[in-house]
Amino acid sequence: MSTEFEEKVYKLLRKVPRGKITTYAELARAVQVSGGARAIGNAMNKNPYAPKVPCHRVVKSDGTVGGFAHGVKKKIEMLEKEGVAIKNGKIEEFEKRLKTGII
DNA sequence: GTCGTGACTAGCC
DNA sequence: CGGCTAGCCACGA
Repeated sequence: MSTEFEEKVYKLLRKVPRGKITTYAELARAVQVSGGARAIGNAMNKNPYAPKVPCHRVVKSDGTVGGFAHGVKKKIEMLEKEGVAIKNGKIEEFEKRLKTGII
């Protein structure tokens, strides 16, 4: 158990289906902390719900993969495995795969 | 109670 | 396209 804030983030993130992705900004908005995208990253970095929370499905608002605790490379591999194409560290059809409505 | 850090964002050059 | 700056939030020391 962590803070409510993190709990909220993980809960929302679990709503993201396989093959889709979301952004830090979008999650920040979901938890009602506009501009707190960094806080989201912090929560992901801790990620106490490692296998339960698909933290690799969270990308930056510009379509780049962003970062990953186990290495960006791993993140990309996971996403590609789920059907998300990535080109040069960027999500292909980013807006199309973006999962909205988690709010 | 204050400071520093980070898987971010948007704007400017 | 690439790099830099300033602003934002939550957490730990």
